[in-house]
Amino acid sequence: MPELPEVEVVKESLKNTIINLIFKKVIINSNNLRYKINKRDLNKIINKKVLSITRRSKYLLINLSNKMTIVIHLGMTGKFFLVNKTNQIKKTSFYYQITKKDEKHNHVIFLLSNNVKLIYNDVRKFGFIKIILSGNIKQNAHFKILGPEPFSKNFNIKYFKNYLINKNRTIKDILMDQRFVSGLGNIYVNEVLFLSNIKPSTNSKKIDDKKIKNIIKNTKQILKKSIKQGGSSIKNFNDSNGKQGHFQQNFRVYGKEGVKCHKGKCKGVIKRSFISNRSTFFCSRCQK
DNA sequence: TTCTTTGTTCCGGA
DNA sequence: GTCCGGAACAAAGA
Repeated sequence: MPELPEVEVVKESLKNTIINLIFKKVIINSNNLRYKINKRDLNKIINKKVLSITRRSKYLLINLSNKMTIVIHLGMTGKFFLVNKTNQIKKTSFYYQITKKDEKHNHVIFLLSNNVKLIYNDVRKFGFIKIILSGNIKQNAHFKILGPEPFSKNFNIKYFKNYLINKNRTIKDILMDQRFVSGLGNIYVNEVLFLSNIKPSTNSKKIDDKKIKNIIKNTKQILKKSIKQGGSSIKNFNDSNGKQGHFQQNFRVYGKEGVKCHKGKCKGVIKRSFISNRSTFFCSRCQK
């Protein structure tokens, strides 16, 4: 669920709150996330300072003063809570209230030098936390296969066109492939193809230069817009201050099966199908 | 009980 | 060897 915009929003909120703080203690409540956390590695972060927080694709990177990096992937439902000593977070209407139900899924708790707790919460436990040497990130198995970031200048028409040579897959499958472009998931790919008037099942061989140009433009635009609105809060996505995003209000097709398409004068209806075993939403009229 | 959700990996067939 | 599509896997809620 958290795709590039959501990870970017979490990164920014953590930047504002934990940079220059020191990890004092780590408590593991359950150690069966996607990968088991190596406790010896976890000890290495104790008394180390947070220098910077960055993002690559859907990975969050917390870079520490001892040249180690905490790599976090949020999986489907991973999120961070930042709470003070008394386990309370701000009680304004804009802030999310941690409930008893949430507490059940607080898997890893990082105690910071200002007595604030950084809590990793993950209902489905598909996320993971790994500690690696900062210098090894590029060679790391998770990172070395990643294609360009959608915002980078390397994600351009020439690259796109070249990648499609000899490919015989649906355009949706290609866009979701992290080796091609990194950071997009099912939700944003559905939205990008809708904006681009392209049917998700179109074979990538039939994607001409004009369509490529359109996809690139719409990808950058939609991601940017979502980041600006705090990401999409479906399935309870929040940033680390518990703030919700609002981009889900801009979904035009995702989760909208049976809803009328409002693009221009199109009076089509949003349909749902499966591509690569994923829910796929599109307007059967204006997406050709 | 079954279905749904996601990113990633694996496997069989072409 | 490579490409592609489908299945499997993780866990939990509805």
